[in-house]
Amino acid sequence: MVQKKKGPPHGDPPVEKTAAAAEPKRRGRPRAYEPEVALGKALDLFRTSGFAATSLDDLSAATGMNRPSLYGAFGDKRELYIKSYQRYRDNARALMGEIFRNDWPVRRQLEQIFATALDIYLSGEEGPRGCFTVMTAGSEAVADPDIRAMVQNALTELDKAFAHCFRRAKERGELPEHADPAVLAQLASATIHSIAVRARARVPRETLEAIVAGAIDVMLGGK
Amino acid sequence: MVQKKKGPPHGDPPVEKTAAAAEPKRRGRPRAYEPEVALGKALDLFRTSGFAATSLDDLSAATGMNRPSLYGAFGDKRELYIKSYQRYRDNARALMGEIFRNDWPVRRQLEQIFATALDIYLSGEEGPRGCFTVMTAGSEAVADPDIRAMVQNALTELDKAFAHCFRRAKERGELPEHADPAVLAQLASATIHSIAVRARARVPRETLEAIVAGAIDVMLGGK
DNA sequence: CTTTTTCTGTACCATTTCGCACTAAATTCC
DNA sequence: GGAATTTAGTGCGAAATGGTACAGAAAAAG
Repeated sequence: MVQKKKGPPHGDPPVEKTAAAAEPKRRGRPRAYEPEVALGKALDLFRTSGFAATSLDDLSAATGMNRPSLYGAFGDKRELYIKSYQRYRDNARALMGEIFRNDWPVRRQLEQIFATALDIYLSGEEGPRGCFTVMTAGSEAVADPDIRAMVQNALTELDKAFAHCFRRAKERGELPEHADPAVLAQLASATIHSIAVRARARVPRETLEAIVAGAIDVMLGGK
Repeated sequence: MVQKKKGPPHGDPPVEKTAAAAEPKRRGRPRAYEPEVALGKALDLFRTSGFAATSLDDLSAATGMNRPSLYGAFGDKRELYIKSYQRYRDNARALMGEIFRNDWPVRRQLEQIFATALDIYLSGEEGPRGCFTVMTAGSEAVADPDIRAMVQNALTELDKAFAHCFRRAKERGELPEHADPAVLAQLASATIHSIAVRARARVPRETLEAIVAGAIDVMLGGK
């Protein structure tokens, strides 16, 4: 009856949530793992194999934590999956957001965004892993409302970022008169989705870059 | 030692592979199921839940066949998955191919193609299921070379069909001079991929139709 | 040193999963 | 009718899976 009624701990009793903050003195036995690192490993597994095909044993092996520790730190498998996905999104948002906030000409901005996307999708030691949102989260989205909400959020967030980008470009006269920023944004998103899918099928990077280049040309008003 | 060394039967001892062909007299106990129907049920399950999350028990329940019969008819789980995917592709190819072969103006042809795609992606009693290629097969593509090959094939097949479509349109003068059929084809494919992903996230049909309409406008040369 | 707190790690449980013997049934061929 | 053939259905078994109880180790607090 020592540690009975505690339920799945919600994971942030620590004071700081930023990366390498000075721990303000933990009380009991120190952790043998770093939560941030472990979550990264879990994310890697989920990205390559999806939710159902990733077992707790796999996760345990990859993170170096045994199952009870895993459970204690992140909750059950589904919670761990969701936290992994959140982490993925936070990372992607950080990378993309920085570029979107820059004050560059559209063309360059688009090129950078797509290049970053390719970096994300093509990474992985055992072959490219595509996009978490498009691949594995999309699969779970049908059955799980929470995950579905996150996926919807990810999709619209990207749409909005692109739309903002195109709107500003139009104000600057970088786009033709008849260009509709919202429509162009959805095309840009579609291009993202498409290269995510193709990357997973091991389409080589050069091919994906060619697709991106063509899409940019069309979006910025024909050749 | 009655039926020992037979291995997973490859599934087409019957003579005809077309739908309702007159069976030319089976020899032993008649089947209690129709393979075509059963495969359809299996496809439904795989589409909604993916490979790993669909158990043989689920498949057994849905098809009405017990596991040994399933195994005898289609081989193991992976073979059944692959056969399901083949069937999905055959079906999609039949639906799309008919439209692509028509001799219509591009705009109408594109509208019909995308409408058909939406029908496929949005079908399903318990919510839309998206595209087999994009969703579940894409997930397996990383680990399984055979499935990956099928996915690659599906992707390039769609690209080619769209490219052919745009090439013919250009010859007819339905496209601007500077239009590049190959690039437009990849944009059209990207739009397909995008609505497949969004459909799975339960984006409503009207929104998807709006995306399609916008994409068509851009592809056919601005407004 | 003792208590308290927090984490580790073994071991276990109930369930599910895939696959396959094996027997019983249904049909054709002789 | 009997042999041959093909399927159905029960049921087993070995392995994997998600989850948890529990004892013990490592640290701070008193």
